[in-house]
Amino acid sequence: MEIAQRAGSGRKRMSRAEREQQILGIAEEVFAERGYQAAAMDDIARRVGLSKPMLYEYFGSKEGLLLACLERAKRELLECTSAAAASAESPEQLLHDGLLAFFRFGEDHKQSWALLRNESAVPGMELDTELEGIRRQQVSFTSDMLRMSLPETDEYRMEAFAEAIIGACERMALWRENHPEVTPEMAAEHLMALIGPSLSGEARSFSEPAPSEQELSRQASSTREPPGRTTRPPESSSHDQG
Amino acid sequence: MEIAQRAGSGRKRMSRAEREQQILGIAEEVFAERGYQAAAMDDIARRVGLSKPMLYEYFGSKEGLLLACLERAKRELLECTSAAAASAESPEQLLHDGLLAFFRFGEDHKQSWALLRNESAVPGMELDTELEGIRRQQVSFTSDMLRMSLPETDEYRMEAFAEAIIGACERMALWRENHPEVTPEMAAEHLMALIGPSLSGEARSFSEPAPSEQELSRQASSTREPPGRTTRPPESSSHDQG
DNA sequence: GCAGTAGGTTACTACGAGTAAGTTACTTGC
DNA sequence: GCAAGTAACTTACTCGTAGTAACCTACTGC
Repeated sequence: MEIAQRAGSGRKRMSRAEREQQILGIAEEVFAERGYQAAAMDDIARRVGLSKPMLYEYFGSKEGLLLACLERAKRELLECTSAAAASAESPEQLLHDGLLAFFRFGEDHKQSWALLRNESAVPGMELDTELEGIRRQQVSFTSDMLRMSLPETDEYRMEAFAEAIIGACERMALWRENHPEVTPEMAAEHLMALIGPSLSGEARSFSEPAPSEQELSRQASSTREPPGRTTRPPESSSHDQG
Repeated sequence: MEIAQRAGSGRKRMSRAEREQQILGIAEEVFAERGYQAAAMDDIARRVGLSKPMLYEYFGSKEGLLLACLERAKRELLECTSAAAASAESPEQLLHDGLLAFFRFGEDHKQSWALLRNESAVPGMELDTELEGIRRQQVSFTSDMLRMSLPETDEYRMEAFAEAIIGACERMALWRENHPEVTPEMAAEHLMALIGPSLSGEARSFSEPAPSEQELSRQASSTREPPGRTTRPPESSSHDQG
């Protein structure tokens, strides 16, 4: 019955750090393949070859375990996208490379992507916060790119663009899963075709930008956060993959 | 203890159709305010003033109940968007009105929107199918619009555009929830500013429309003509604030 | 070899989805 | 009016899973 109990009772008792990594790996697997809800802690424990209370010892709760998995996936995603963008030479190229990296991420990190993709609407406030944090990471990343393309554009519009682009990315990544013949390159190209034109000088609007709109933005800007949270370099920290 | 047992035993025993509607209304409420997972069938039953097995009698399962709620919300959304689009006079206007209607939907049908927004990634294959169906509804709706703006565009690209736009819409609708000062009109305008230029005759690509995808990403030289040659001198926004 | 403790287990509780079998009140035929 | 029939409804369960209490064990240093 024991799964990870290979060759007698030899394989037991690891150090905390070791176990943590092992559990994370297996949990990622289980969450990715069965989904958060359907994944049972008992099942994860069994696959690890450990008893359930240990999972709680290490991660506090089911949500905590998922959270730890997501943290890893999030770091990977950020690394991929910022690495890709690092070598770009023009703002358009930058955006394109970022998009491309995003679409490639889904193929190169299937498991992490499955996590980010499927567990994006799990209940739990902390989880919501984390997921939203991941999106904000992508949004601010995108904002940074946009700021280069559209230096004179109103901050509000820039943020709106960034949000819209992230949303478009997510949706297209999902769409691609039903169309395997659409390569990451093609997806990125499509998206660039859609948003590129508006980033090349012509960012105003399809109609004239209503003056009342900008005024409204400024009037109600009390709740806005200062734009200092953005430009951080890619955190090239140690990559502890178990 | 009984909540809906007003004035003795008078208020009991309704016809199937009546109860169904009553249950649907309350379930929508509960799902919207607590989320699918956190919503307990016992709770819904209690609020209806009925015992749990009746819910199963009427809707088969928790998922079935949510499904019925979503069906309603979906119909509402389609009605709103298509009604809005009906009065448009140009393709751009059509798209704009559709977007606007979408953003307004979130305000005018808070409960339905909360359902569609939050329950979009619940497990369960049938649910997934339904949710995907709702999106496909929006996608095909958008495709139809695009077909008018971009009659010569490749079908694949059109679909990609539609998916991207739907994704952008969803994300921006979420974003708007943290920025109440952004009106539906402003949201629609931002989005039009982002995607409008590419719909105005210039739909090819930000690079040349290359046959092979590897080269696309390379030659990022944008040989584009300024957009705006299409059929829309002024923008007489005849929509007022909802 | 014995104390201390990190690492681990068994055996529970709590709670919520779903169900079997029984009960009540309204309708219909006489 | 009153039995029979049935649609609406209830009580009282089963079962699965998140989370926990309390106890056990093998390795450490001395």
